[in-house]
Amino acid sequence: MKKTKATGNENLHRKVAESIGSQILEGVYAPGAILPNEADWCRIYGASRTTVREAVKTLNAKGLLKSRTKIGSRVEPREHWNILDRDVLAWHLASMPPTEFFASVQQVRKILEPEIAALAALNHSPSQLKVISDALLEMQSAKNGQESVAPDVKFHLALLAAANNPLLSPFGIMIETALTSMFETTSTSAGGPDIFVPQHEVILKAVARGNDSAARRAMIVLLENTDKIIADSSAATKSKRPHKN
Amino acid sequence: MKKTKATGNENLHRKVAESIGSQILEGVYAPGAILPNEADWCRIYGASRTTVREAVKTLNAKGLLKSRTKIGSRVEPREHWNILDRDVLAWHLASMPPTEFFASVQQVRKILEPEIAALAALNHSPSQLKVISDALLEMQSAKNGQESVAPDVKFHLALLAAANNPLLSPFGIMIETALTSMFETTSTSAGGPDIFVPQHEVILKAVARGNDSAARRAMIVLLENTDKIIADSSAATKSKRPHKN
DNA sequence: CAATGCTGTTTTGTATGATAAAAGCCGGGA
DNA sequence: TCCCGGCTTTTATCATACAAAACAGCATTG
Repeated sequence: MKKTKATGNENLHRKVAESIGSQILEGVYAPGAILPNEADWCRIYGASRTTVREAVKTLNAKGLLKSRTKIGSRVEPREHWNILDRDVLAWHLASMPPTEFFASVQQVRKILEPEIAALAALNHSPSQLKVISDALLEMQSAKNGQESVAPDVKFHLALLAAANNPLLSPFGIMIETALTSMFETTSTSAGGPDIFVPQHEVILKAVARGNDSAARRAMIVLLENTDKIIADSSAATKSKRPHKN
Repeated sequence: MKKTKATGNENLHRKVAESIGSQILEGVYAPGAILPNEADWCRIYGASRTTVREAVKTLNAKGLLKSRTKIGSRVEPREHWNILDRDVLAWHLASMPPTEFFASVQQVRKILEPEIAALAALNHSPSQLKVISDALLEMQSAKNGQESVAPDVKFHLALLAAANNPLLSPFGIMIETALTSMFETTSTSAGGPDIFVPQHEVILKAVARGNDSAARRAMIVLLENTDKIIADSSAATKSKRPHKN
């Protein structure tokens, strides 16, 4: 029973960073605003200055803040935020209505993923292709929506990896976050495995035979279907899921 | 009190982070490898543990590392790296032949920027449009290539802002880094202002009148021209610019 | 012999307190 | 009025100490 840690399994400086970061994403501290100084944060969280400073350094590294001597830490303009960072994206998602978030994500996905599928068709290595088809197999053998989320994410990430452009990889986090969280809010909605598993199959086949335009087209179909699911679910849960603040 | 470091105008922990980060991007420490521990870094850089730890936290925040008690700090797989972070991107650029970097960038730009131009045509606000046209004016009045880089960057960033999708903003850093560094390696090449200024004008006009498909097409033309400039310059400087390591 | 549990060691995590340096603020003097 | 130097606030850096996690290896026991 030595596991009596009240605070949980995460580092303290991580939690402080998460708390401050969330507040910034929520708009408690707007861009340009000066944050409380280190001593204040120490009092607020009951943590040492060392810990607070590491948290602040973390937020600096993610582009949310800029600390300067005598001035303090100032919130950077939004364009500087590393929004595709895993943590920042999570805070962002938590700070806005999911439907709005999904709209932004889908807009980006519809731009990128068809081209990613096309690139994957042209550039994939055999082992990368195998990861994609493995993901599809797992998706097919999933018994319910819950189980199919992980393979679904894996499929899209594998496709991204097969595109072989390192500059695109940050989008993996976006896809992962979006698909996972999308499922949580649309789990009971229509358009289940019967529809989207075959659509993934079409993509895989096109990629496998190196047909980029077919891969692109198949991905567009899948994304339009996703749009529809989101629209249905958003209509269904309307005014039933107020934004928790 | 050998406190007389003060080696420059930048923070010490920043420099340490930069040094370690560069080494990771160069492959000195491959994904999965365990880094020297904090005490070692202290000796290497002659810095205190506090400073080293802040640097390591920074790299953690950028997704390059993951630190765990007793294990040490392990380099994360490339997919986790925050490659669109300003610093990481700079280290990445410094660690590879520029032509290879430009190829990756152009591939992404050709996917995204036409759609960004289209979105900008549909979603821009009056003030956002003004920033774009201001950038164009500055570009027109630039006397040489050197002077035209900043307005060029500004033009593309303003377009990105006018697209009004926060999830796309990380690409601003990529565009900025690419255009700036591209100029440095292609400054004397052909296809100067006489060609690309009018091409930017066409984009602006299409955006201004909300014609998304025209904006998209104009951007495609511009990017193809950029491709050509890169190809010329890369042929010209072939084997004259070995990769500095 | 094998499984289990304890103890030691290594490495990061956190706390404390002290000093340094940057940069805005403000008062004094020419 | 303007400029200069000290005052003050805030981050930056240092040094030291102890806590906690997790692996390694030994001992203990069935």
